[in-house]
Amino acid sequence: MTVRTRFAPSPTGYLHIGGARTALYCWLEARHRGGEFILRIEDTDRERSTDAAVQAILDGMNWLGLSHDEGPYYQTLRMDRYQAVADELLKAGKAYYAYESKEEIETMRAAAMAKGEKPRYDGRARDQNLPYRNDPNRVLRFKNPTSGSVVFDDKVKGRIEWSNAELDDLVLIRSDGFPTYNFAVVVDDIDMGITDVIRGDDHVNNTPRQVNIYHALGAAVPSFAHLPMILGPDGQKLSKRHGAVSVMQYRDDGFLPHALLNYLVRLGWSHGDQEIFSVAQMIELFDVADVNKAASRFDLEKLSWLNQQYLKNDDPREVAAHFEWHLRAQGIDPRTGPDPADVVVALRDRARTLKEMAEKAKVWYEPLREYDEAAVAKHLKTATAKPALEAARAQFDALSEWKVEAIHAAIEAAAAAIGEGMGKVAQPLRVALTGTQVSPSIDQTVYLAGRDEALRRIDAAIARA
RNA sequence: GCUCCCUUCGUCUAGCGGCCCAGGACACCGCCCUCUCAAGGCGGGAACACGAGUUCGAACCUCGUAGGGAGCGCCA
Repeated sequence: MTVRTRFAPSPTGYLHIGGARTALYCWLEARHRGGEFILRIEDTDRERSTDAAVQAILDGMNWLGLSHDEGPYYQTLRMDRYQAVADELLKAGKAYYAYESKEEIETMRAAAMAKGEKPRYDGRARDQNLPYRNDPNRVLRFKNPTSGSVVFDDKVKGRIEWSNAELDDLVLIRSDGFPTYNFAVVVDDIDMGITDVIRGDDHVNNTPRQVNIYHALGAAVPSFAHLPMILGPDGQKLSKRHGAVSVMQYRDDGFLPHALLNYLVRLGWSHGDQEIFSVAQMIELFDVADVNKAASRFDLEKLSWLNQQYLKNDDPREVAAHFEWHLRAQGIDPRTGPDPADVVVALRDRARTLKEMAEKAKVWYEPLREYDEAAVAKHLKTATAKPALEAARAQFDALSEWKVEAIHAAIEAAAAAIGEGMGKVAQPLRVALTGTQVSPSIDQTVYLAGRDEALRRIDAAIARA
């Protein structure tokens, strides 16, 4: 039987970090085992579901490259099917109508609590075989087994046993005719042939009741894997207060999609001491059974480090495509300056994100307007600054080709000409070219400016020296 | 309240009874390299929640305790 996994978000907001990791693990498990990955939108909560959220989830998955093989399926389009299965259960005597009001149920719960038990429905209509009637309180409830226990082997949590005495007769069909979550997932997972249910561990508590429904329907129970949560840096539940929660926010903040993927795959899973995984390696090595049991915290520092690793090791041309996106996002036209791929090479050791890179790259795409006063005082107002700049200018002007190596040699020649070390030429030049004391290596800094602009900036600096 | 789950350096983790007075990575500190800043190299500090068992031997097995989390809806 071919493996089929699914990611089933409810469209009530953007794709967040936790959801993205769940989707990644489902996707990897399917790819690793040569199976299929299905996307299903659980939109039965009509109050909170929006089309915008559906689009946001699709966008997030698309950016991460988590392609689905089937779907998206929408639960709201499957209402007839849930009703049909419910009727089946009713006919088989495995479900029944109940008509208690919210107040009555509330009273039952309070009574159970008072006895030191869980708040739940007491099953009073269970054996009454009440007929269908048009009543605003009408719900269809599941006849949960009253004795014995439910057992399932969770691929990450291990064997979990649950006494049926702890479970009550859950609602299958609400009074508004919509199925409840626990019923709809089971019907969907059966219909869609899902073999491996991989989801957040906030669902472990639902699993025993779902297993009972599988049994009542005579369907094969899939294997389950419940993933631990991702916590914020402070160990608290991830929320908007912790900054970026939406996956797309990470794109805006300058992260590469596969850096995020790499970070996410290592959060709760590992393969020996390996830290860097290409997507192909993830697919080859991932096994959901190796996922850790405990929750983990999100650490932006490590994500940033990983991002820089990819910035440094990926093909500059590929990084440049993402880099240009960020240049534009910051209002810079890439055509007004050097080749973005060259800029990537110059800045990838100095920036952890593409956003940071784009900010640092502005000097080459916009005219130099300001000088840092401290930089001017320290490196331009010296006895050697002017001769150094003049010597460098002469060398640059005479260069037959404008290349980093040639520029490097020219600067060395200029230093030799005035009898000083590299530093005495490099620093004034750096201030001349960027207005600051910090930039990539001086030859690259000069190169990226282009000869005409470099000479212009040097002339302006000489005038100030 | 009840049920279920979890617990190795600050963080992510390796470890699946002897290879561990616990390894790697991020972060941090120091040194080296150096035209600035980085990157890189080398080195350093830093953890098995606690208590009982089982065993010749426990981070690994069992049971408690403590702490944390999830759920107990006609929400998903």
